[in-house]
Amino acid sequence: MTSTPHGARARARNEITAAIKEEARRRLAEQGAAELSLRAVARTLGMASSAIYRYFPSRDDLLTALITDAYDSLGEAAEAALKASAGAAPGERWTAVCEAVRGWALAHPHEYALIYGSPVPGYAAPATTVPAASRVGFALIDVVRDAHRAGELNVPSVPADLEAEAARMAADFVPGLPPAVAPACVAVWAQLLGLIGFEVFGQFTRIVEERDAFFRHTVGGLARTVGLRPAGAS
Amino acid sequence: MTSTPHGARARARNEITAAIKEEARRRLAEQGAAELSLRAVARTLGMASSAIYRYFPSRDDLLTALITDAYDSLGEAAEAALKASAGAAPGERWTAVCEAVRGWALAHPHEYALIYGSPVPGYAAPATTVPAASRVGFALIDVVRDAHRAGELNVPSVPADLEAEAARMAADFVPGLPPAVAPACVAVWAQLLGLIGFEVFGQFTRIVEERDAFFRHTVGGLARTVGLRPAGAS
DNA sequence: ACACAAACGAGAGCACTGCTCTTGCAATGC
DNA sequence: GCATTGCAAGAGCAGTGCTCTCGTTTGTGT
Repeated sequence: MTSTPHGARARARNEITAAIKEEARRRLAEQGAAELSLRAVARTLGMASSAIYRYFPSRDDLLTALITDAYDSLGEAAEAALKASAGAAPGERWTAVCEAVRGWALAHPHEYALIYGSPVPGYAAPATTVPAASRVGFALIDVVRDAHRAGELNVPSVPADLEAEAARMAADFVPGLPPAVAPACVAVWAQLLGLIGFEVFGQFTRIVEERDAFFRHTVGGLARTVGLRPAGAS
Repeated sequence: MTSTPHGARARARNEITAAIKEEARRRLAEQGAAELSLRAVARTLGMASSAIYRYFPSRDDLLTALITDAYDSLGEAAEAALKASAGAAPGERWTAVCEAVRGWALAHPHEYALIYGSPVPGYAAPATTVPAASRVGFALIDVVRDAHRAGELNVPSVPADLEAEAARMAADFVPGLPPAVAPACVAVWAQLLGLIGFEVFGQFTRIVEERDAFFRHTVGGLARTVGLRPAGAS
């Protein structure tokens, strides 16, 4: 399969597929998903628009590929912050990961809109995007698990009507942690992305000015919600 | 009809404008903003597509009108819950307003996507939408102010690098409340809408099953963040 | 009462989109 | 060598937002 005559075609195909994705990503980053036109990327690639359909059966499939890439790129940023902060106090790691996610979102607003904004077409989140999408959440959970191992986790309480749900959540995503933290993790995950989304989408215009300090402070509150001692707390 | 010479045209114009908005809103609710086509609404209204431009100078202007309406509709839902819960404990009112917002979002997912999802076109949030957009936030703040008047507000602390910002925020949106609660209010506002957005946009699929109980519990945590005693807390 | 101006509706048309189908060419497999 | 397959290009369809023009209707100032 390496130097077989069959491989030449395959390699060319991979290269062209990558070139299409790259150009599409460039346009996405500049103008947003709504303005992404198959014909335009075909034009700048010097190929007929119909040729693109050999590589992506439809525009939505191209978008799905970009979605997966965006999830992965964001997940990598979060995991990088996780690694870079290894050994630090859980509270510090928490804000490090959160700020990495925020930094990525501010640097790639259109990609962020693609994955956490409104589902663009008839909205479809194919199952293939799930693993890439969960990386951010797992990075956050890693911090919590870290704190739990160190005995520094303040396990929250959970109402009776959520106990079963918490147990299921814990079994699915948070193995090795007390079930009671699972709902808090999920809630904080959604709240963090909501907070970042508001900033990226301009909802904070004329409302929040000191964005950095505001984010740091708010993220500290989120840490407390999952049972962590926030960074810099006495 | 000839009673008011000047009013005949104006009234017809208002009626047609309303009919266009109504039909557009219907299509928006069914298919989403991306699929909203000017020509299609013109067709079902029995008029030429070019005639629509006498009433809305562009598709984006129609969308802007729908955005304002959606903000108002959501704001009304929140304010209705506020009124209906008058006299109840602040914690109860808090979850009442939050659940009203969530209920509206789940009932009008496309409208919700329009106002809190990714900015669709080249994204424009004209200043005219601001008052409508702030109604939800003010409904939440009203609950906090209510608690403060009753002396039941647990004023949070604010780090030194946010004190000036908190004072500015308080002067702008939260008059009569201690400045320290302002950042918490803004943060919780963003977090609440983020939480709802995750549910509406399907991010909770296969993750949260008991949505009602989960939301109730999470919203209780948000209440605590702004200094309220959550509903049903001892 | 009449003329003038403004508002209006309809149609044609432009540039653009996603997507399909057919045709011709080149590389691959027997 | 020959048949099969993968690929690229072009034409074409249906649809979009938007503009322009051309009559017609409606309201108003004199």
